[in-house]
Amino acid sequence: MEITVKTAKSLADSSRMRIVAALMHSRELCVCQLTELLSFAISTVSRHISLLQDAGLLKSRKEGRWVYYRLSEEIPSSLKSWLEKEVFESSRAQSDRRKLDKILFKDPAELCCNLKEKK
Amino acid sequence: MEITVKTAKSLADSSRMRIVAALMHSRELCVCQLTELLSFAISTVSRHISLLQDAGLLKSRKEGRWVYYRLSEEIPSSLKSWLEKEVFESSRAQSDRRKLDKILFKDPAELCCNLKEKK
DNA sequence: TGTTTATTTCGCATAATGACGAAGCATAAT
DNA sequence: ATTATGCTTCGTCATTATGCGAAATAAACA
Repeated sequence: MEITVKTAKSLADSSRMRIVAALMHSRELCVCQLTELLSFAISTVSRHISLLQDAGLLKSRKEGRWVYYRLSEEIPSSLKSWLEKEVFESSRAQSDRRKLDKILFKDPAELCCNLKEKK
Repeated sequence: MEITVKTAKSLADSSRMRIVAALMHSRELCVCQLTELLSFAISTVSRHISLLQDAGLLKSRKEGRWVYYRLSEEIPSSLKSWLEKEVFESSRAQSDRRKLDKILFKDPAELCCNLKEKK
């Protein structure tokens, strides 16, 4: 039951729910892409990601200097169904998906470079 | 999505998860029965219950001076499946179920009276 | 080798949450 | 009518969570 609570805790935040929703739409994303989507500090997004990973919802793959995150294959199917249904019906998730498509259109390298210059 | 986060938030606490688990086992329970199960102050338990109700997970029925709570019939089936599976596999929930059976064996009126005398 | 780049970790400020007892409310019993 | 009971609401305090920038890592590149 404590694991279940931990899972719920990891989903009990807008930003983290948006990350999960984004990964349902895009399979694999790096930290800078998710940062661009959420418009928070990179450190904040990274923190959210590790929380989700710690709860077992995310897995990572390192490629060069990028770390790509995806939903874990071990998420219980019932939980996944619930999240898919909820996210599908959400207008917030819908606009995030549009934003994501634009982000994915850009070169990830350029995207990450731009992040620092913006500040 | 915000509703989904609210649901997750309502489940992101041990006591509240235990309340949900208890109501999966016992259908209907009053505040004093849940208080006996959780061993927290009545006000604390009441607060947890209203949070769950506010998130749409619980419904109530007033009978005399008792208020009975049950799981809402409108909980998405996928969410319910997930919770049922998780709770079923939990040893904490298992021992709670045993404790609940003892609580249900007692007269609820007596139980509630006893609560105050204990302190 | 030294530098740039993507990400993580740390320390701090502020906000949200959880627990409690006291006070308030509504219903039932006397 | 008054009291007792089950529950809720309120104010307070301690703990936890969230956000940030700065410093630390780790891997590519010059």
